[in-house]
Amino acid sequence: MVTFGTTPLRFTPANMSVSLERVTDFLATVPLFRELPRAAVRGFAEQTREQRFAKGAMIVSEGDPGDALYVVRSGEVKVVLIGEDGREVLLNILGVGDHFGELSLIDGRPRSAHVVSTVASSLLILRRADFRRQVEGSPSVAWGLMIELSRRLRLADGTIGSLVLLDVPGRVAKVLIEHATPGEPATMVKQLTHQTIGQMIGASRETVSRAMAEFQEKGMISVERRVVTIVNRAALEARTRPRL
Amino acid sequence: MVTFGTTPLRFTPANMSVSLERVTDFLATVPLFRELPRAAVRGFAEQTREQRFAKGAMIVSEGDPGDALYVVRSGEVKVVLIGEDGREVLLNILGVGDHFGELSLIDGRPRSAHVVSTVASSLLILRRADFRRQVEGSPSVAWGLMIELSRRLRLADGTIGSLVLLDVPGRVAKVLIEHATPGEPATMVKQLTHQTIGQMIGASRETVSRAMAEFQEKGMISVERRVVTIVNRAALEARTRPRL
DNA sequence: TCAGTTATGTGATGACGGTCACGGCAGCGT
DNA sequence: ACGCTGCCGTGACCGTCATCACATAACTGA
Repeated sequence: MVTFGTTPLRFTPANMSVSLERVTDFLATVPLFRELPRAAVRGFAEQTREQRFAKGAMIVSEGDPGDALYVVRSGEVKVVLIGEDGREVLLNILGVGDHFGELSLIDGRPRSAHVVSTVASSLLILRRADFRRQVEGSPSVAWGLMIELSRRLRLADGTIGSLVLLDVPGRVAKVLIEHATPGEPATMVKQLTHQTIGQMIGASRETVSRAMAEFQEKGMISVERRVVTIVNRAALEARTRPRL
Repeated sequence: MVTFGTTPLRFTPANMSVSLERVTDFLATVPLFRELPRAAVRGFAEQTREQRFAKGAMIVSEGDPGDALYVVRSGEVKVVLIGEDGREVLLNILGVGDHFGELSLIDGRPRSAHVVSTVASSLLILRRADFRRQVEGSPSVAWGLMIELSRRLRLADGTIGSLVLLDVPGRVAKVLIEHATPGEPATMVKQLTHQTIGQMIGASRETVSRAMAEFQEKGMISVERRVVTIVNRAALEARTRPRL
Protein backbone atom coordinates (compact mmCIF):
# COMPACT_ATOMS: atom_id res chain seq x y z
CA MET A 1 0.00 0.00 0.00
CA VAL A 2 1.36 3.40 -0.89
CA THR A 3 1.66 5.84 1.96
CA PHE A 4 0.09 8.94 0.53
CA GLY A 5 1.59 12.03 1.98
CA THR A 6 2.66 10.35 5.18
CA THR A 7 6.29 10.32 4.13
CA PRO A 8 7.11 13.86 3.12
CA LEU A 9 9.40 14.48 0.18
CA ARG A 10 12.79 15.93 0.93
CA PHE A 11 14.24 18.38 -1.52
CA THR A 12 17.89 18.76 -2.19
CA PRO A 13 18.87 21.77 -4.29
CA ALA A 14 20.94 20.79 -7.26
CA ASN A 15 24.55 21.67 -6.86
CA MET A 16 25.33 22.11 -10.50
CA SER A 17 28.76 23.51 -10.78
CA VAL A 18 30.29 20.99 -8.42
CA SER A 19 28.54 17.88 -9.54
CA LEU A 20 28.18 18.39 -13.28
CA GLU A 21 31.04 16.09 -14.12
CA ARG A 22 29.80 13.46 -11.70
CA VAL A 23 26.36 13.56 -13.26
CA THR A 24 27.87 13.37 -16.70
CA ASP A 25 29.89 10.35 -15.66
CA PHE A 26 26.76 8.69 -14.38
CA LEU A 27 24.61 9.48 -17.40
CA ALA A 28 27.33 8.13 -19.65
CA THR A 29 26.74 4.72 -18.07
CA VAL A 30 23.01 4.56 -18.73
CA PRO A 31 22.15 2.63 -21.89
CA LEU A 32 20.10 5.46 -23.36
CA PHE A 33 23.10 7.77 -23.56
CA ARG A 34 25.82 5.20 -23.87
CA GLU A 35 26.64 5.80 -27.53
CA LEU A 36 26.63 9.55 -27.20
CA PRO A 37 29.84 11.59 -27.35
CA ARG A 38 30.81 13.00 -23.99
CA ALA A 39 29.96 16.56 -24.95
CA ALA A 40 26.40 15.61 -25.81
CA VAL A 41 25.98 13.73 -22.55
CA ARG A 42 27.12 16.85 -20.76
CA GLY A 43 24.46 18.73 -22.71
CA PHE A 44 21.82 16.54 -21.13
CA ALA A 45 23.51 16.64 -17.74
CA GLU A 46 23.28 20.40 -17.75
CA GLN A 47 19.51 20.29 -17.92
CA THR A 48 19.39 18.00 -14.97
CA ARG A 49 18.67 18.46 -11.31
CA GLU A 50 18.78 15.86 -8.62
CA GLN A 51 16.12 15.15 -6.07
CA ARG A 52 15.95 12.70 -3.18
CA PHE A 53 12.82 10.85 -2.22
CA ALA A 54 12.10 9.04 1.00
CA LYS A 55 10.84 5.48 0.91
CA GLY A 56 7.22 5.38 -0.13
CA ALA A 57 7.18 8.87 -1.63
CA MET A 58 4.96 9.45 -4.65
CA ILE A 59 7.24 10.71 -7.40
CA VAL A 60 4.72 11.13 -10.18
CA SER A 61 0.98 10.55 -10.12
CA GLU A 62 -1.27 9.22 -12.81
CA GLY A 63 -3.08 12.04 -14.55
CA ASP A 64 -0.45 14.68 -13.79
CA PRO A 65 0.78 16.68 -16.73
CA GLY A 66 4.27 15.40 -17.31
CA ASP A 67 7.21 17.36 -18.55
CA ALA A 68 10.22 15.60 -17.14
CA LEU A 69 12.25 12.47 -17.63
CA TYR A 70 13.57 10.73 -14.52
CA VAL A 71 16.70 8.62 -14.23
CA VAL A 72 17.24 6.50 -11.14
CA ARG A 73 20.63 7.37 -9.74
CA SER A 74 20.33 5.35 -6.58
CA GLY A 75 17.60 3.37 -4.91
CA GLU A 76 14.59 1.76 -6.51
CA VAL A 77 11.16 2.84 -7.66
CA LYS A 78 8.03 1.00 -8.73
CA VAL A 79 5.59 1.89 -11.48
CA VAL A 80 2.05 1.13 -10.35
CA LEU A 81 -1.56 1.58 -11.28
CA ILE A 82 -3.83 2.12 -8.30
CA GLY A 83 -7.48 1.15 -8.48
CA GLU A 84 -10.10 3.27 -6.77
CA ASP A 85 -10.38 0.55 -4.17
CA GLY A 86 -6.71 0.94 -3.37
CA ARG A 87 -5.48 -2.25 -4.98
CA GLU A 88 -2.17 -1.88 -6.80
CA VAL A 89 -0.95 -3.30 -10.07
CA LEU A 90 2.80 -3.36 -10.34
CA LEU A 91 3.80 -2.61 -13.91
CA ASN A 92 7.53 -2.38 -13.37
CA ILE A 93 10.34 -2.12 -10.87
CA LEU A 94 13.16 0.21 -11.84
CA GLY A 95 16.67 0.23 -10.46
CA VAL A 96 19.80 2.30 -10.91
CA GLY A 97 20.25 3.45 -14.51
CA ASP A 98 16.63 2.87 -15.44
CA HIS A 99 14.47 5.78 -16.49
CA PHE A 100 10.81 6.64 -16.68
CA GLY A 101 8.58 9.47 -17.73
CA GLU A 102 9.56 9.54 -21.38
CA LEU A 103 6.05 8.81 -22.62
CA SER A 104 4.70 12.17 -21.54
CA LEU A 105 7.74 13.85 -23.00
CA ILE A 106 7.15 12.16 -26.31
CA ASP A 107 3.42 12.52 -26.75
CA GLY A 108 2.63 15.34 -24.36
CA ARG A 109 -0.13 13.39 -22.65
CA PRO A 110 -0.59 13.08 -18.89
CA ARG A 111 1.26 10.47 -16.87
CA SER A 112 -0.24 7.06 -17.29
CA ALA A 113 0.78 5.57 -13.94
CA HIS A 114 2.07 6.36 -10.50
CA VAL A 115 5.73 6.04 -9.63
CA VAL A 116 6.63 5.44 -5.99
CA SER A 117 10.01 4.92 -4.38
CA THR A 118 10.33 1.56 -2.68
CA VAL A 119 13.42 2.70 -0.77
CA ALA A 120 15.06 6.06 -0.23
CA SER A 121 16.13 7.05 -3.74
CA SER A 122 17.84 9.76 -5.65
CA LEU A 123 16.62 10.70 -9.11
CA LEU A 124 18.01 12.86 -11.86
CA ILE A 125 15.27 14.98 -13.36
CA LEU A 126 15.64 16.08 -16.94
CA ARG A 127 13.06 18.76 -17.63
CA ARG A 128 11.31 18.98 -20.93
CA ALA A 129 13.06 22.12 -22.08
CA ASP A 130 14.20 21.29 -25.56
CA PHE A 131 14.14 17.55 -25.06
CA ARG A 132 12.60 17.04 -28.44
CA ARG A 133 15.22 19.09 -30.22
CA GLN A 134 17.96 17.32 -28.32
CA VAL A 135 16.60 13.92 -29.21
CA GLU A 136 16.14 14.78 -32.83
CA GLY A 137 19.66 16.07 -32.87
CA SER A 138 20.96 12.81 -31.39
CA PRO A 139 19.84 9.96 -33.61
CA SER A 140 21.48 7.47 -31.29
CA VAL A 141 19.37 8.69 -28.39
CA ALA A 142 16.25 8.57 -30.51
CA TRP A 143 17.14 5.05 -31.53
CA GLY A 144 17.90 4.04 -27.96
CA LEU A 145 14.56 5.39 -26.86
CA MET A 146 12.79 3.38 -29.53
CA ILE A 147 14.61 0.24 -28.48
CA GLU A 148 13.61 0.82 -24.89
CA LEU A 149 9.99 1.46 -25.85
CA SER A 150 10.02 -1.69 -27.97
CA ARG A 151 11.36 -3.70 -25.09
CA ARG A 152 8.63 -2.46 -22.79
CA LEU A 153 5.94 -3.05 -25.36
CA ARG A 154 7.04 -6.65 -25.81
CA LEU A 155 7.07 -7.10 -22.06
CA ALA A 156 3.63 -5.57 -21.67
CA ASP A 157 2.16 -7.73 -24.40
CA GLY A 158 3.71 -10.77 -22.80
CA THR A 159 2.16 -9.82 -19.50
CA ILE A 160 -1.24 -9.46 -21.12
CA GLY A 161 -0.78 -12.88 -22.64
CA SER A 162 0.05 -14.56 -19.37
CA LEU A 163 -2.76 -12.82 -17.52
CA VAL A 164 -5.20 -14.28 -20.00
CA LEU A 165 -3.68 -17.66 -20.80
CA LEU A 166 -2.05 -18.78 -17.55
CA ASP A 167 -3.39 -19.69 -14.14
CA VAL A 168 -1.80 -18.17 -11.06
CA PRO A 169 0.87 -20.85 -10.53
CA GLY A 170 1.84 -20.47 -14.18
CA ARG A 171 2.26 -16.74 -13.77
CA VAL A 172 4.27 -17.20 -10.61
CA ALA A 173 6.56 -19.61 -12.42
CA LYS A 174 7.03 -17.05 -15.15
CA VAL A 175 7.99 -14.33 -12.69
CA LEU A 176 10.48 -16.61 -10.97
CA ILE A 177 12.14 -17.45 -14.27
CA GLU A 178 12.21 -13.85 -15.41
CA HIS A 179 13.86 -12.71 -12.21
CA ALA A 180 16.34 -15.55 -12.01
CA THR A 181 19.97 -14.58 -12.22
CA PRO A 182 21.65 -16.90 -14.72
CA GLY A 183 23.79 -19.76 -13.40
CA GLU A 184 22.10 -22.95 -14.43
CA PRO A 185 22.30 -25.80 -11.95
CA ALA A 186 21.08 -23.68 -9.05
CA THR A 187 19.69 -20.33 -10.00
CA MET A 188 18.77 -17.69 -7.48
CA VAL A 189 16.01 -15.19 -7.64
CA LYS A 190 16.02 -11.62 -6.55
CA GLN A 191 14.21 -11.02 -3.28
CA LEU A 192 10.57 -10.44 -3.98
CA THR A 193 7.83 -10.70 -1.39
CA HIS A 194 4.79 -12.79 -2.17
CA GLN A 195 2.81 -9.62 -1.90
CA THR A 196 4.92 -7.97 -4.59
CA ILE A 197 4.71 -10.97 -6.88
CA GLY A 198 0.98 -10.97 -6.40
CA GLN A 199 0.74 -7.35 -7.47
CA MET A 200 2.80 -8.08 -10.56
CA ILE A 201 0.60 -10.91 -11.75
CA GLY A 202 -2.81 -9.92 -10.42
CA ALA A 203 -3.07 -12.51 -7.70
CA SER A 204 -3.49 -12.48 -3.96
CA ARG A 205 -0.61 -12.94 -1.58
CA GLU A 206 -2.10 -16.18 -0.30
CA THR A 207 -2.41 -17.77 -3.70
CA VAL A 208 1.19 -16.91 -4.52
CA SER A 209 2.19 -18.48 -1.24
CA ARG A 210 0.34 -21.67 -2.08
CA ALA A 211 1.80 -21.80 -5.57
CA MET A 212 5.32 -21.58 -4.22
CA ALA A 213 4.57 -24.21 -1.62
CA GLU A 214 3.47 -26.48 -4.45
CA PHE A 215 6.67 -25.78 -6.40
CA GLN A 216 8.72 -26.63 -3.33
CA GLU A 217 6.89 -29.89 -2.72
CA LYS A 218 7.52 -30.92 -6.28
CA GLY A 219 11.19 -30.10 -6.02
CA MET A 220 11.08 -27.33 -8.60
CA ILE A 221 12.44 -24.68 -6.28
CA SER A 222 13.85 -24.56 -2.80
CA VAL A 223 13.53 -21.72 -0.34
CA GLU A 224 16.14 -21.05 2.30
CA ARG A 225 15.57 -18.08 4.55
CA ARG A 226 13.40 -16.37 1.96
CA VAL A 227 15.90 -16.79 -0.82
CA VAL A 228 14.52 -18.81 -3.68
CA THR A 229 16.67 -21.23 -5.64
CA ILE A 230 15.46 -22.71 -8.86
CA VAL A 231 16.19 -26.41 -8.75
CA ASN A 232 14.36 -27.67 -11.81
CA ARG A 233 14.09 -24.92 -14.33
CA ALA A 234 12.60 -27.14 -17.00
CA ALA A 235 9.70 -28.10 -14.79
CA LEU A 236 9.08 -24.46 -13.95
CA GLU A 237 9.07 -23.58 -17.60
CA ALA A 238 6.61 -26.34 -18.25
CA ARG A 239 4.23 -24.72 -15.78
CA THR A 240 4.60 -21.59 -17.86
CA ARG A 241 2.61 -23.23 -20.61
CA PRO A 242 -1.13 -23.79 -20.50
CA ARG A 243 -2.88 -27.16 -20.71
CA LEU A 244 -0.31 -29.28 -19.01
CA MET B 1 -9.75 -19.81 -34.46
CA VAL B 2 -6.99 -19.17 -36.96
CA THR B 3 -6.99 -21.41 -39.99
CA PHE B 4 -3.40 -22.48 -40.22
CA GLY B 5 -2.39 -23.05 -43.78
CA THR B 6 -5.88 -23.89 -44.91
CA THR B 7 -6.23 -20.57 -46.68
CA PRO B 8 -3.19 -20.32 -48.91
CA LEU B 9 -1.50 -16.97 -49.37
CA ARG B 10 -1.75 -15.40 -52.78
CA PHE B 11 1.22 -13.47 -54.07
CA THR B 12 0.92 -10.50 -56.30
CA PRO B 13 4.15 -9.29 -57.84
CA ALA B 14 4.77 -5.65 -57.18
CA ASN B 15 4.13 -3.48 -60.15
CA MET B 16 6.53 -0.75 -59.27
CA SER B 17 6.77 1.58 -62.17
CA VAL B 18 3.03 1.87 -62.68
CA SER B 19 1.89 2.14 -59.10
CA LEU B 20 4.69 4.08 -57.45
CA GLU B 21 2.76 7.32 -57.42
CA ARG B 22 -0.34 5.61 -56.13
CA VAL B 23 1.61 4.04 -53.31
CA THR B 24 3.24 7.35 -52.53
CA ASP B 25 -0.15 9.02 -52.41
CA PHE B 26 -1.35 6.39 -50.00
CA LEU B 27 1.69 6.47 -47.73
CA ALA B 28 1.42 10.24 -47.55
CA THR B 29 -1.92 9.78 -45.80
CA VAL B 30 -0.66 7.50 -43.05
CA PRO B 31 0.15 9.38 -39.85
CA LEU B 32 3.68 8.02 -39.64
CA PHE B 33 4.71 9.69 -42.87
CA ARG B 34 2.32 12.60 -42.83
CA GLU B 35 4.84 15.30 -42.02
CA LEU B 36 7.38 14.06 -44.51
CA PRO B 37 8.14 15.92 -47.76
CA ARG B 38 6.79 14.14 -50.78
CA ALA B 39 10.22 13.15 -52.02
CA ALA B 40 11.00 11.35 -48.79
CA VAL B 41 7.70 9.53 -48.87
CA ARG B 42 8.54 8.39 -52.35
CA GLY B 43 11.82 7.14 -50.97
CA PHE B 44 9.92 4.85 -48.67
CA ALA B 45 7.45 3.92 -51.36
CA GLU B 46 10.25 2.74 -53.58
CA GLN B 47 11.26 0.12 -51.05
CA THR B 48 7.76 -1.19 -50.90
CA ARG B 49 5.98 -4.12 -52.44
CA GLU B 50 2.35 -5.01 -52.12
CA GLN B 51 0.93 -8.36 -51.18
CA ARG B 52 -2.63 -9.63 -50.87
CA PHE B 53 -3.77 -11.99 -48.18
CA ALA B 54 -6.93 -14.04 -48.10
CA LYS B 55 -9.17 -13.92 -45.05
CA GLY B 56 -7.61 -15.89 -42.22
CA ALA B 57 -4.11 -15.96 -43.68
CA MET B 58 -1.23 -15.84 -41.23
CA ILE B 59 0.84 -12.79 -42.18
CA VAL B 60 3.55 -13.03 -39.58
CA SER B 61 4.07 -15.64 -36.89
CA GLU B 62 5.38 -15.23 -33.38
CA GLY B 63 9.02 -16.24 -33.20
CA ASP B 64 9.78 -15.51 -36.85
CA PRO B 65 12.78 -13.36 -37.52
CA GLY B 66 11.29 -10.07 -38.64
CA ASP B 67 12.73 -7.69 -41.15
CA ALA B 68 9.76 -5.88 -42.62
CA LEU B 69 7.26 -3.22 -41.71
CA TYR B 70 3.69 -3.72 -42.90
CA VAL B 71 1.13 -1.04 -43.68
CA VAL B 72 -2.49 -2.00 -44.14
CA ARG B 73 -3.63 -0.63 -47.47
CA SER B 74 -7.01 -2.28 -47.46
CA GLY B 75 -8.80 -4.75 -45.28
CA GLU B 76 -8.19 -5.52 -41.64
CA VAL B 77 -5.77 -7.62 -39.62
CA LYS B 78 -5.62 -8.73 -36.02
CA VAL B 79 -2.60 -9.04 -33.77
CA VAL B 80 -2.94 -12.12 -31.58
CA LEU B 81 -1.09 -14.31 -29.16
CA ILE B 82 -1.96 -17.97 -29.42
CA GLY B 83 -1.62 -20.27 -26.45
CA GLU B 84 -0.48 -23.84 -26.88
CA ASP B 85 -4.03 -24.91 -26.21
CA GLY B 86 -5.21 -22.82 -29.15
CA ARG B 87 -6.83 -20.03 -27.20
CA GLU B 88 -6.30 -16.59 -28.68
CA VAL B 89 -5.57 -13.27 -27.05
CA LEU B 90 -6.43 -10.35 -29.26
CA LEU B 91 -3.91 -7.59 -28.72
CA ASN B 92 -5.04 -5.28 -31.45
CA ILE B 93 -7.16 -4.85 -34.54
CA LEU B 94 -5.59 -2.82 -37.31
CA GLY B 95 -7.36 -1.11 -40.18
CA VAL B 96 -6.39 0.90 -43.24
CA GLY B 97 -3.41 3.15 -42.57
CA ASP B 98 -2.29 1.24 -39.50
CA HIS B 99 1.06 -0.47 -39.46
CA PHE B 100 2.78 -3.27 -37.61
CA GLY B 101 6.11 -5.03 -37.49
CA GLU B 102 8.19 -2.06 -36.44
CA LEU B 103 9.35 -3.64 -33.21
CA SER B 104 11.48 -6.23 -34.97
CA LEU B 105 12.88 -3.55 -37.25
CA ILE B 106 13.85 -1.46 -34.27
CA ASP B 107 15.35 -4.01 -31.95
CA GLY B 108 16.11 -6.86 -34.32
CA ARG B 109 14.34 -9.41 -32.16
CA PRO B 110 11.85 -12.00 -33.41
CA ARG B 111 8.19 -11.20 -33.88
CA SER B 112 6.35 -11.11 -30.62
CA ALA B 113 2.90 -12.03 -31.88
CA HIS B 114 0.97 -13.46 -34.79
CA VAL B 115 -0.77 -11.24 -37.30
CA VAL B 116 -3.74 -12.68 -39.17
CA SER B 117 -6.01 -11.06 -41.73
CA THR B 118 -9.64 -10.98 -40.62
CA VAL B 119 -10.81 -10.23 -44.16
CA ALA B 120 -9.11 -10.28 -47.53
CA SER B 121 -6.47 -7.58 -47.21
CA SER B 122 -3.73 -5.88 -49.10
CA LEU B 123 -0.54 -4.88 -47.31
CA LEU B 124 2.40 -2.72 -48.26
CA ILE B 125 5.62 -4.37 -47.17
CA LEU B 126 8.57 -2.16 -46.43
CA ARG B 127 11.63 -4.34 -46.15
CA ARG B 128 14.33 -3.65 -43.63
CA ALA B 129 16.90 -2.50 -46.18
CA ASP B 130 18.15 0.75 -44.82
CA PHE B 131 15.12 1.39 -42.67
CA ARG B 132 17.32 2.51 -39.84
CA ARG B 133 19.24 4.99 -41.94
CA GLN B 134 16.02 6.31 -43.42
CA VAL B 135 14.47 6.78 -40.02
CA GLU B 136 17.53 8.47 -38.59
CA GLY B 137 17.55 10.73 -41.60
CA SER B 138 13.91 11.67 -41.05
CA PRO B 139 13.52 13.00 -37.53
CA SER B 140 9.80 13.44 -38.07
CA VAL B 141 9.42 9.76 -38.86
CA ALA B 142 11.49 8.82 -35.82
CA TRP B 143 9.31 11.06 -33.72
CA GLY B 144 6.12 9.70 -35.23
CA LEU B 145 7.32 6.21 -34.51
CA MET B 146 7.97 7.08 -30.90
CA ILE B 147 4.55 8.63 -30.56
CA GLU B 148 2.97 5.50 -31.95
CA LEU B 149 5.00 3.28 -29.63
CA SER B 150 4.02 5.49 -26.70
CA ARG B 151 0.38 5.21 -27.62
CA ARG B 152 0.57 1.45 -27.74
CA LEU B 153 2.45 1.25 -24.47
CA ARG B 154 -0.18 3.33 -22.73
CA LEU B 155 -2.87 1.11 -24.19
CA ALA B 156 -1.10 -2.06 -23.16
CA ASP B 157 -0.57 -0.83 -19.61
CA GLY B 158 -4.21 0.15 -19.44
CA THR B 159 -5.20 -3.32 -20.59
CA ILE B 160 -3.03 -4.90 -17.92
CA GLY B 161 -4.66 -2.66 -15.37
CA SER B 162 -8.18 -3.62 -16.36
CA LEU B 163 -7.35 -7.31 -16.53
CA VAL B 164 -6.21 -7.15 -12.93
CA LEU B 165 -8.57 -4.59 -11.40
CA LEU B 166 -11.85 -5.10 -13.24
CA ASP B 167 -14.32 -7.95 -13.40
CA VAL B 168 -15.57 -9.12 -16.78
CA PRO B 169 -18.55 -6.76 -17.01
CA GLY B 170 -16.21 -3.90 -16.19
CA ARG B 171 -13.86 -4.88 -18.97
CA VAL B 172 -16.74 -5.25 -21.41
CA ALA B 173 -17.94 -1.77 -20.50
CA LYS B 174 -14.47 -0.44 -21.16
CA VAL B 175 -14.31 -2.04 -24.60
CA LEU B 176 -17.72 -0.66 -25.51
CA ILE B 177 -16.68 2.84 -24.53
CA GLU B 178 -13.36 2.61 -26.31
CA HIS B 179 -15.00 1.50 -29.53
CA ALA B 180 -17.85 3.98 -29.38
CA THR B 181 -17.99 6.51 -32.19
CA PRO B 182 -18.51 9.94 -30.65
CA GLY B 183 -21.98 11.49 -30.76
CA GLU B 184 -23.15 11.78 -27.20
CA PRO B 185 -26.85 11.20 -26.64
CA ALA B 186 -26.86 7.94 -28.56
CA THR B 187 -23.49 6.51 -29.39
CA MET B 188 -22.93 3.55 -31.64
CA VAL B 189 -20.32 0.89 -31.39
CA LYS B 190 -18.40 -0.78 -34.14
CA GLN B 191 -19.56 -4.28 -34.88
CA LEU B 192 -17.71 -6.70 -32.65
CA THR B 193 -18.81 -10.24 -31.98
CA HIS B 194 -19.03 -11.37 -28.38
CA GLN B 195 -16.36 -13.88 -29.23
CA THR B 196 -14.02 -11.11 -30.36
CA ILE B 197 -14.69 -8.99 -27.30
CA GLY B 198 -14.00 -12.03 -25.16
CA GLN B 199 -10.63 -12.53 -26.80
CA MET B 200 -9.78 -8.90 -26.22
CA ILE B 201 -10.48 -8.98 -22.51
CA GLY B 202 -9.69 -12.56 -21.60
CA ALA B 203 -13.24 -13.74 -21.08
CA SER B 204 -15.48 -16.37 -22.56
CA ARG B 205 -18.09 -15.64 -25.16
CA GLU B 206 -20.85 -16.63 -22.72
CA THR B 207 -19.74 -14.29 -19.99
CA VAL B 208 -19.57 -11.38 -22.42
CA SER B 209 -23.05 -12.26 -23.54
CA ARG B 210 -24.34 -12.20 -19.97
CA ALA B 211 -22.61 -8.90 -19.25
CA MET B 212 -24.23 -7.26 -22.24
CA ALA B 213 -27.60 -8.69 -21.27
CA GLU B 214 -27.17 -7.08 -17.88
CA PHE B 215 -26.28 -3.73 -19.44
CA GLN B 216 -29.38 -3.91 -21.59
CA GLU B 217 -31.65 -4.71 -18.66
CA LYS B 218 -30.30 -1.73 -16.79
CA GLY B 219 -30.83 0.54 -19.76
CA MET B 220 -27.18 1.31 -20.22
CA ILE B 221 -27.09 0.12 -23.83
CA SER B 222 -29.57 -1.06 -26.37
CA VAL B 223 -29.02 -3.62 -29.08
CA GLU B 224 -30.90 -3.54 -32.34
CA ARG B 225 -30.05 -6.18 -34.89
CA ARG B 226 -26.58 -6.66 -33.40
CA VAL B 227 -25.76 -2.99 -33.46
CA VAL B 228 -25.03 -1.63 -30.02
CA THR B 229 -26.11 1.84 -28.96
CA ILE B 230 -24.80 3.38 -25.79
CA VAL B 231 -27.74 4.89 -23.97
CA ASN B 232 -26.23 5.79 -20.63
CA ARG B 233 -22.57 6.40 -21.03
CA ALA B 234 -22.07 7.60 -17.47
CA ALA B 235 -23.43 4.36 -16.05
CA LEU B 236 -21.15 2.38 -18.34
CA GLU B 237 -18.18 4.40 -17.23
CA ALA B 238 -19.13 3.78 -13.63
CA ARG B 239 -18.91 0.03 -14.28
CA THR B 240 -15.41 0.72 -15.53
CA ARG B 241 -14.35 1.44 -11.98
CA PRO B 242 -13.91 -1.21 -9.31
CA ARG B 243 -15.82 -1.33 -6.00
CA LEU B 244 -19.24 -0.47 -7.21
C1' DT C 1 17.87 -9.26 23.57
C1' DC C 2 13.25 -7.95 23.07
C1' DA C 3 9.39 -5.80 21.11
C1' DG C 4 7.26 -4.37 17.06
C1' DT C 5 6.65 -4.89 12.41
C1' DT C 6 6.52 -7.34 8.20
C1' DA C 7 6.44 -11.68 5.70
C1' DT C 8 4.64 -16.29 5.42
C1' DG C 9 1.68 -20.91 5.86
C1' DT C 10 -2.83 -22.78 5.80
C1' DG C 11 -7.77 -23.77 6.53
C1' DA C 12 -12.69 -22.49 5.54
C1' DT C 13 -15.95 -20.30 2.67
C1' DG C 14 -18.13 -18.37 -1.23
C1' DA C 15 -18.25 -15.90 -5.63
C1' DC C 16 -16.90 -15.16 -10.19
C1' DG C 17 -16.54 -16.96 -14.33
C1' DG C 18 -15.15 -21.04 -17.50
C1' DT C 19 -17.14 -25.00 -19.67
C1' DC C 20 -20.78 -27.92 -21.41
C1' DA C 21 -25.12 -28.34 -23.44
C1' DC C 22 -28.76 -26.82 -25.88
C1' DG C 23 -32.19 -23.93 -28.45
C1' DG C 24 -33.27 -19.85 -31.12
C1' DC C 25 -32.19 -16.57 -34.70
C1' DA C 26 -30.20 -14.17 -38.48
C1' DG C 27 -27.67 -13.96 -42.74
C1' DC C 28 -26.18 -16.15 -46.96
C1' DG C 29 -25.49 -18.89 -50.92
C1' DT C 30 -27.96 -21.81 -54.14
C1' DA D 1 -37.53 -21.07 -49.83
C1' DC D 2 -34.23 -24.07 -47.66
C1' DG D 3 -30.68 -25.61 -45.43
C1' DC D 4 -26.03 -24.22 -43.54
C1' DT D 5 -23.29 -21.87 -40.73
C1' DG D 6 -22.11 -18.58 -37.43
C1' DC D 7 -23.68 -15.71 -33.63
C1' DC D 8 -26.37 -15.21 -29.51
C1' DG D 9 -28.97 -16.35 -24.94
C1' DT D 10 -29.39 -19.10 -20.91
C1' DG D 11 -29.28 -22.84 -17.53
C1' DA D 12 -26.40 -26.14 -14.79
C1' DC D 13 -22.26 -27.37 -12.75
C1' DC D 14 -17.88 -26.88 -10.70
C1' DG D 15 -12.93 -25.29 -10.40
C1' DT D 16 -9.95 -21.53 -9.32
C1' DC D 17 -8.96 -18.02 -6.56
C1' DA D 18 -10.10 -13.93 -3.48
C1' DT D 19 -11.13 -13.20 1.12
C1' DC D 20 -11.17 -13.72 6.04
C1' DA D 21 -9.03 -15.43 10.00
C1' DC D 22 -5.40 -16.91 12.55
C1' DA D 23 -0.89 -18.93 13.80
C1' DT D 24 4.17 -18.56 12.95
C1' DA D 25 8.36 -17.17 11.60
C1' DA D 26 11.81 -13.85 10.21
C1' DC D 27 13.61 -9.27 10.16
C1' DT D 28 14.23 -4.35 12.31
C1' DG D 29 15.95 -1.20 15.46
C1' DA D 30 16.67 0.30 20.00
